[in-house]
Amino acid sequence: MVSDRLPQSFYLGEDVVFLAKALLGNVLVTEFNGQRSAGRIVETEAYRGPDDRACHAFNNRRTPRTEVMFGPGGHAYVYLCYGIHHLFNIVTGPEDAAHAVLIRGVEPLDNLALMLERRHLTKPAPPLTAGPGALAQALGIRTIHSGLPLFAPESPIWLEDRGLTPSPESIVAGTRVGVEPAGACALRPWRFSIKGSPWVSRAKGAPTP
DNA sequence: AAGAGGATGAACT
DNA sequence: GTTCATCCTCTTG
Repeated sequence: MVSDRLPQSFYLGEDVVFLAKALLGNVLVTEFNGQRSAGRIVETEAYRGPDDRACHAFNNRRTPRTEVMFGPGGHAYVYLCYGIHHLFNIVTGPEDAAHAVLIRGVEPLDNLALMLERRHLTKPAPPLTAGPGALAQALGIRTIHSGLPLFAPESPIWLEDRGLTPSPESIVAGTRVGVEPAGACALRPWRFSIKGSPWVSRAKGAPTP
């Protein structure tokens, strides 16, 4: 079966919280220099530009870095955190909405060997792809990929629906990680994961079931 | 022109 | 549980 790339229309919905849930179970694929690797999305977080203090585009603040979030949905927003980690987000919503979904955890599917090599690890355990910085490194995603259209046929990064979408009752909602200073916004249950998956991040402050 | 700090992860005690 | 690596971006002078 040939899996097609998710079309741009998938990303254009106004409700970024809904889309963060809808992204669970879809497969994130990268192919650089003919080398493909992929993982199933098991953890996401929604960031809503205009009214979310935790979002880089809060209050519709435009900077060169956040400009891509103000474009139409379906583009990559990759940001360097702590000078080390490349965090992969998917821009959602219509133009000027400034919403994005952070991918926080994936279950490795294709080309484990390449992912292990990129992470300098030897066995497929959660440290490989559980956590936003970890999965970006495993899939070879870096800040230079920010702005890529995920729906375009020639893009080296895209999403596929391989029929692995979780049932609604197996989706867990929680508070987001690392957004303490955002005050009341930190209480919003905008972090979503697939219940029981070992590939969900164990970040500080995250619920541990 | 300069400095603080960040949507983290790994290696420590 | 704590510490710290490490660099880009944004704010301030």
